Amino acid sequence: MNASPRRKELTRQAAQLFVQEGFDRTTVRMLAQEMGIKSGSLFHHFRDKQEILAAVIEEGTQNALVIAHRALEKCDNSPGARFHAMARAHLETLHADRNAHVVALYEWRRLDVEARDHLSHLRDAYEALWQQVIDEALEAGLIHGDRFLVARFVMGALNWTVRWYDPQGPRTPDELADELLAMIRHGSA
Amino acid sequence: MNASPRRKELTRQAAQLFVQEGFDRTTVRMLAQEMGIKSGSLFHHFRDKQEILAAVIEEGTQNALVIAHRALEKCDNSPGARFHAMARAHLETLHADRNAHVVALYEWRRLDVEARDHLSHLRDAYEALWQQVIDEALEAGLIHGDRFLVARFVMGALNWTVRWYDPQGPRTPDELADELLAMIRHGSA
DNA sequence: GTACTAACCAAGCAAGCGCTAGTGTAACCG
DNA sequence: CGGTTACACTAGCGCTTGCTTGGTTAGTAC
Repeated sequence: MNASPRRKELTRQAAQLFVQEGFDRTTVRMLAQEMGIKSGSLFHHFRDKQEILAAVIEEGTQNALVIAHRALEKCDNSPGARFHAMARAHLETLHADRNAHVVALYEWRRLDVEARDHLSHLRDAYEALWQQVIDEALEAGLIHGDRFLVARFVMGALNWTVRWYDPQGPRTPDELADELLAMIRHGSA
Repeated sequence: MNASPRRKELTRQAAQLFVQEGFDRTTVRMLAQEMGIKSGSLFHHFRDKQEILAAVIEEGTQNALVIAHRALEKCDNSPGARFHAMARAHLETLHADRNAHVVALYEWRRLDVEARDHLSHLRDAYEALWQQVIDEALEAGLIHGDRFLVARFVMGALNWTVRWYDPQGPRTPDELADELLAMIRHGSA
């Protein structure tokens, strides 16, 4: 709804706490303290606690969508390059916007029905982009398998990285994308 | 600790609720009602609410470990067959013991330090089994890549199935394991 | 100066929370 | 028979929760 800069900053801080504590264990008093205001003032910016969660997830998903589109525009037109660009963009977003994505993955079920309905459209758009890239790779013979299953296996492998991937570590998102593609590629298209 | 059959049944019912509502939103009163007793009586079987969570996760992980071992004993000795058996066992456990595993994946962070410490040993044992099977497949040239990354990508792809896989649907765990292996296999060992 | 608004605060309400204390009862053991 | 154990109950304590209310302050508009 509202997109004031103040609200965006508050949303970013909320994401941090949601990751640390989980949504249910994060109290409005904790949120307020992190934001440097009192708990009552919080409800001037958000209707209720759930709306903060929805704002966090919306931010993250929208960013991921934008970054993925941009990556696809910039890269080569070959199916391999496009797959690689998507995987790399996915991992980079997971790094840059980590808090929001962890929240999206772990706290999705805490959203009320309306918010979930609204946000699932965003998520569907993102997954459709992936499905398209994977279809191209399948058609070119770069990878093999059922289009539905391959898409889900790949997204699973990538999303699981939030559990173990350390962006400070020795491996860059680019290298990780290389390895993933190498693992599943059959042809050399 | 205790492993009375009564406690096991209560644990199973708790898992159901934890999946539906999430750990934090499941109150001891809800748990008691589901179990057909009053909330006070619950603390005769479990020291506190956290211990119920730990019991749920322990059950599920222990089962997974047993089933995986059994599957490896029964199958052929080829790396491909062993990989397939592990993947299939993983998916079957996820089906048979779904509640416990969903809880383990989503509510791990709600465990207190001691429980987490105890249970992570169980989980490590399970993951070590996977690492071994994957190492064999790599050595045989069946699949390619970094052993560490391949293991994590594969486990990610499999664990992600709790989000979309419907055991009532047309695909069996066996077929899914086939597809996963087909997707990543290079050689024909 | 007056009017309006965005941002915040102090105080607290009603409800719900995990958990405890003390008691009752039926089943088994010597 | 008395004693112990397993399991359940009633009642409620002390605390925290999300959220509301009514009011204050600073900045901007005309």
